[in-house]
Amino acid sequence: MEIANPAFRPDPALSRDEMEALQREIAATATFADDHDLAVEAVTIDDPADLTEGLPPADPTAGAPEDSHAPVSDAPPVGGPAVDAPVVVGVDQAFLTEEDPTRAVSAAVAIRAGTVIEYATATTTPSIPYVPGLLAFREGKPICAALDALDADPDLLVCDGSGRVHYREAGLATHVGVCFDVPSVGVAKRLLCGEPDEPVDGRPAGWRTPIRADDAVETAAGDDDAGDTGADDTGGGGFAPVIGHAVQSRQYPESRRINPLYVSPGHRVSAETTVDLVEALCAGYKLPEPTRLADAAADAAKRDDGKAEDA
DNA sequence: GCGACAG
DNA sequence: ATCTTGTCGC
Repeated sequence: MEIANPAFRPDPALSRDEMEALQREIAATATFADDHDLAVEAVTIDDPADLTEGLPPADPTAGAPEDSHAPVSDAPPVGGPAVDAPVVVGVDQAFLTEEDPTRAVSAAVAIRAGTVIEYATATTTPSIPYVPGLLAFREGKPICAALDALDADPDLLVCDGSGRVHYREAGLATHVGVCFDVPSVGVAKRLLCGEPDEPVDGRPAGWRTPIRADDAVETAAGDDDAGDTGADDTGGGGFAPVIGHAVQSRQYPESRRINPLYVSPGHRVSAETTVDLVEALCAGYKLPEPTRLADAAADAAKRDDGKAEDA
């Protein structure tokens, strides 16, 4: 796929102030409201992928209306949409530490109708360390490289990390979503900032609660949210804006407890729709399928071509 | 100074 | 993110 806003590409060479300035620009450009054609039912994945025997094979024709009849070859439909099911792309990274230079492997996995249709990976050498709030500048470049190598063009990106739940409302998912101008959501295993409406411990599967901006979050002035009730900036009795949700995607009946997922809008998706989409993409595991597959793909690539080329 | 901090 | 064995429980 091709990048839409090259100027927003996360450049690790920028100074910290420049990085933060770019993030404010990203946040101002981002849309935290629904601007897509995604139907929750259309992206729902019922059966989890079996990762015990390696990565599921990619089937480029999966999901195409004619894939149950036509051979794998020529005659791509002319003039009309080749497929109808939306393409969801999961992105994740794995690192090879203890190597001369630490290497990072980024993987992008495209899924359509619950089946993997394409894998793309990129191996790079991180130039800056991880800094809370600046993750996109460490991982964004490799992720963009993997997405550049992807033939399919996504209807939705699922990133590992936050989106709007970020100090400047410009987390990794938002940054990547704006760069490619593709609807995106962020799925994090831990909360960076913001405050849950209710305590999150020991909740049953299906439970969710809003995450609202707190003192650590610079709320954008021009808030384009559609679902906000009342004022949130005029020092008054308004509620802080909802920037994401904590959602219990999986839980054990008893014994040990699983922590919730922290999901937030990346770009062109509302906070409410983000939770619905992520829940629909979960098929029994804590993490959504696109993320599980991207994680497995990155690990596989780390073992194989991890020692090979650089991008 | 203290606490908090995606991957 | 990564380094790692066993272990508790359905």
